[in-house]
Amino acid sequence: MFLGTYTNKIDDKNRMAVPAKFRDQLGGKCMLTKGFDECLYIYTMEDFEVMAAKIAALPQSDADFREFIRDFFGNSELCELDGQGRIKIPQNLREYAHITKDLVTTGAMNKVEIWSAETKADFDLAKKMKDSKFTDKLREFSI
Amino acid sequence: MFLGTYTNKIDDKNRMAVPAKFRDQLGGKCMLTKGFDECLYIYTMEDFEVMAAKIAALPQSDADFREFIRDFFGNSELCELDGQGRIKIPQNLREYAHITKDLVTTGAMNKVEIWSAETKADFDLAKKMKDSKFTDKLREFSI
DNA sequence: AGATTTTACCCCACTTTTCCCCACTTTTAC
DNA sequence: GTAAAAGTGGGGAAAAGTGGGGTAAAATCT
Repeated sequence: MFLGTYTNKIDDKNRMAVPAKFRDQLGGKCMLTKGFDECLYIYTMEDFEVMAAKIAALPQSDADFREFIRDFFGNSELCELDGQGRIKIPQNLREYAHITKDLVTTGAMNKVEIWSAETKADFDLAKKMKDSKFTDKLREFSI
Repeated sequence: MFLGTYTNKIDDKNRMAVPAKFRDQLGGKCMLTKGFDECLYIYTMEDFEVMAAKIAALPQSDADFREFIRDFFGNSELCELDGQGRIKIPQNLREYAHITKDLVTTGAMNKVEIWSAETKADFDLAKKMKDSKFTDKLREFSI
């Protein structure tokens, strides 16, 4: 289970250090994908396989499915951690997540989220604005 | 499994470098075909054989099938990678995909898609317009 | 058929990117 | 406070991407 929030930087070679706490669970490599809300996800190989198998089974005859398959696999990358526990983030994913320098990396149960620090700050601010609504929703689920 | 998105160029001799990550899976040669959505597909020899067998088995008595068979095989090409890992893209396929100079090559599970950069940009823009539908779909398959 | 032009393909050269490795700084643990 | 681990930066070799020359094969023309 991935837990906790970390701040880190991407360097000029587009490498990001995976927080040390997450490395053992990933076992030297991971799948980096496009996530919701303009952030990126890191999945374990196993979890990715499960998703990929479901998605690959969609009918190619449907244009929306084709787009979806293209978007999903085209924005997924197998990343091997280097000697220092870093992964390289490819251009298309950096652009999607507005990644330039400062990052926030946060564990989210079965995946790790990677945010541009700025995007995350904006997002958190926006969340505050609608916080009462959010609390109401939690109440529904008795949390 | 083909993954990731790459940008590349076609040169004056109509050659395109196949992204290095895809070469091992193709093993020196591949089948280049006309894809959906005004892009081209690269299949492994094995996957192409399977498809070709299915398509060849369609009843010739049906005019629509005859046309499809003609179109499919007429726009398929066996491509051998040269010493630098490039394939030559024939004229009919270049025209179909509006290929002139800049390309986007994207892995889509069992095939590789080759797009003219301009066509892909237009396509992606159109996709953004209907993004909510798309996001819902992703949500279905996310874990 | 022979000559000429075009196309294909092998090879070499240059530029850019990637990746491995080492070094330094900062944080964590004891 | 000291040692170890984590995070960050960068040099340099290797690989990937790109362009182009030269020769052989194919197509076209006369």
